[in-house]
Amino acid sequence: MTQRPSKKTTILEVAAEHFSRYGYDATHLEAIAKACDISKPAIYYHFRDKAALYEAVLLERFTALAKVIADNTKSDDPVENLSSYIHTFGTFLVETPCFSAIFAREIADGARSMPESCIVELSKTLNTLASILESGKRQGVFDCENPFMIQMMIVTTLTSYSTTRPLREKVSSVLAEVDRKIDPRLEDITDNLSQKIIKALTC
Amino acid sequence: MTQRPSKKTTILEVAAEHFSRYGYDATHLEAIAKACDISKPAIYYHFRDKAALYEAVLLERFTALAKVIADNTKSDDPVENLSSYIHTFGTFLVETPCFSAIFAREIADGARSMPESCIVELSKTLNTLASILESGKRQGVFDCENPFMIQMMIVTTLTSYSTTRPLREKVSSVLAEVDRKIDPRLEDITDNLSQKIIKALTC
DNA sequence: CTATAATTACTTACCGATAAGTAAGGAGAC
DNA sequence: GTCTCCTTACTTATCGGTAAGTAATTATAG
Repeated sequence: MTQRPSKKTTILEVAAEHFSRYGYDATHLEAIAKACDISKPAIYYHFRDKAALYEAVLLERFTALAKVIADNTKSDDPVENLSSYIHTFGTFLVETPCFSAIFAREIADGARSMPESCIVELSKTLNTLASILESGKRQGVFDCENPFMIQMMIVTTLTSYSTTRPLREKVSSVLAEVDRKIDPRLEDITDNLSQKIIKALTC
Repeated sequence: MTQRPSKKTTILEVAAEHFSRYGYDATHLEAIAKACDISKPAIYYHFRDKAALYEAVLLERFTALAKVIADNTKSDDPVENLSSYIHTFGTFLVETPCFSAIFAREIADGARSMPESCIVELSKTLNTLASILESGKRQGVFDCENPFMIQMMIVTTLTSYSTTRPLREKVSSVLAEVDRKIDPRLEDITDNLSQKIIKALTC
């Protein structure tokens, strides 16, 4: 028997959709409440304020991300680990659709208002990547790289590809010349990106 | 004799700073007015409303970007053109500091509220890149690529690197292990990215 | 076993701050 | 005088947050 999700879980899920779609400021608690079929103060029963709700949504996802990344990069081969890092991230985005836009918005914002707890989780994933690059360098397969830059290449290419679906449609309707070929899925872009980055990094 | 900029120009410049730093919703016209040392309705004299001011800021920059990109990719060599495309974009970001965050925020938003006029300018730059890749394919130096994906790799890596300065500081203070090497300048990242993308694309 | 107390999980009704936008008028250039 | 470019003073809507109350469940005392 499948248990019905608790109200708190529902709020978190719906809030993620709204923060993803509209951003922090344009997300209205009243709208979340309506979508959950509860009253606005019911949200305040479960969460101290809007910022706390946002932090809960964020932390849940960053924690899960750090975990799957750590779990899937345990090989001894740096190239395999790097490939797995990228694929794991791509898969996470596919399975956690709201995360792309939330993350992309945070990056655009310089993560100025990102809670410390999330910074810690994010640092873990960066640390994982830095270790992979470092071991690759020791084994002579990679040159010395700036982990943050590589992280940005991976993370922003995939999150942005995920958020720009509406943009791609608009652009391709403007560009009649450019053939409107079928829009690749994020999974395919992930695989493509993985190959490109490995080609670019291996010496 | 250097002419003092008009009030309208000042508003546009200050507005760009605010939209860049705070995003559309958290940008307050009262704050812009104060920074310009004028009253809020003075803004309404020059611009119909907040959305029109934002559109003016956006269009100014997207138009300038499309122009410099077009002007600097006129070689016959696709590799040279691609390198120049990336370097021109990087230089534009350095010289137009507010643009990175504004662009990154729009991408995170899926450019849902981006005015048609800006979509057109943005499409031009994408078209330029598509032509470069196409001519490279014809000349047998590039494989068949998805222009939008390559565009995302270039644009988001550089804009995000530019916006994430505060994040990089926070992260490196969390990660005591990872050596806190000097933070590369955007110019260096641009050059690095150009080399990587060319290596990844040339067959 | 039941009466009562306490806790959980909400509701309705409201407040106050804020920020977009407007009405009306004034100073100075030509 | 009138046009441009602005000011002060205001209206209005929205939205985060709160106060106060309530139904349903659970724990506890006698």
